[in-house]
Amino acid sequence: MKKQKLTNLFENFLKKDEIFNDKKVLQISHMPDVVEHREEQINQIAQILAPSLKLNRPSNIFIYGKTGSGKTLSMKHIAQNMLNVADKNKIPLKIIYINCKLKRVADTEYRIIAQLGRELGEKIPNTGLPTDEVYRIFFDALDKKEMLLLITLDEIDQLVNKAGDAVLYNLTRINEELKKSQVSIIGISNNSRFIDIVDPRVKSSLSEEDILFPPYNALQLQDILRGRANKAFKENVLEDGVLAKCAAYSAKEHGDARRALDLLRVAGEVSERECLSNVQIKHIDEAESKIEHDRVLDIITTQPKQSQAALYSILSLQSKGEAILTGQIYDIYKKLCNQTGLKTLTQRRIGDIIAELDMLGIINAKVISKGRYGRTREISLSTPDSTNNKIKRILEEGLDLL
DNA sequence: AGGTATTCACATGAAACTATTCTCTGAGTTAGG
DNA sequence: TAACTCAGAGAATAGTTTCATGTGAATACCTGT
Repeated sequence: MKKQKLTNLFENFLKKDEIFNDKKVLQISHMPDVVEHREEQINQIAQILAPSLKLNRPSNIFIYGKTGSGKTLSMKHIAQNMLNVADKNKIPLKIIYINCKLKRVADTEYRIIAQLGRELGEKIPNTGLPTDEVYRIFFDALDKKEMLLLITLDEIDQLVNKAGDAVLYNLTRINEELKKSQVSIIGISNNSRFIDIVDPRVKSSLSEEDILFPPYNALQLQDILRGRANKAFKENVLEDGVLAKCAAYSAKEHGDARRALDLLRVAGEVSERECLSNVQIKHIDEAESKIEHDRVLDIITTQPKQSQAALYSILSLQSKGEAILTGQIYDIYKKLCNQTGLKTLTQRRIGDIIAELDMLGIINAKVISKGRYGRTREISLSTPDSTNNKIKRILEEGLDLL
């Protein structure tokens, strides 16, 4: 009996090929041959960067636009082309791409410079060295031979609000010291306001040129989706209107192409799991809630114990129906710590943890003033009840309750 | 009634501290010549 | 004497704690009518 089931499962698995042709195409990491609807921006950037092929230092560039508007993709596209040309003509051009958001890789001053040094072939330890020393290693490596270096710093805003703008300041000034080589910086950011919070000196040198990536509209999204879907799916798998709906959904959310692609891919996976041979419109709705559901669950399981405990406290208060306040959470949390032997943190810290959970979109927390009765955060859950139960179970497991 | 001052219950900020991970350095030790 | 070992100093970093200051509006308290 069981054996039979298993056989079925595998049989079905083989049939699954009916939908996807090449799922990789729908992944964000996939590089298409052409970047659609970004010709203008790409041209602008290419024109600014072109002098680097003659070893003239191009202006620094600041690129901004909402998530999923093709900034990173366009930049990588350009970089690839430039490197091809440089390679063919033996031009000592180097383009380094660093994503400043990557935790424990490139989110501090030390790590950025260390990463740059490593790209130039130096061996730099993760810790133990003074930051100055790392600067020196990078600098020496750079000036050893003549070259032009383009440093692409993605999510540069994350870097600045975590580690300050000292790195940028140093990097923008490094040309004054270099004898043989030259450096240009390309900063990519999600929010345009970021540039206003940095040191004015950094600001003026970083944004010698500004490029704005506007969000895609629904039609453009549809084009993009169509292009990728043709490769990713088998023929006639997509029901009419699927792409349109996908595009419309994401256009509403500030035209995020990444989201649109995710949506389409997951919709495909959903119908695949149901062993259907086509993707229907309803699958998109399912995909949307599945993505959200998975995202939340994923965040929660990877959250540290203390955050989990805080969240669990919120969940156990939530059933009472009334508004949840920071103080109440802290009370419950303290009891919970006693119960589980977890170290009790200060209220200050728990306050921060609550703010973090809010940032992650797991809960809604807004600061309200209750007049005479103080000021606090009012917290509510942002997930549906069905998910909450699951969350609770996960947390109980994670916290060794029960 | 209308205006001001208080007051609550945290929020928010900054600095300092703790613990961990890692390098570098130099003293002490070992093994071979 | 060269090579090796190992402890201690010094760094970077994440996660906290400690201390200090901020804050929005419901109430308490006046004031003059």
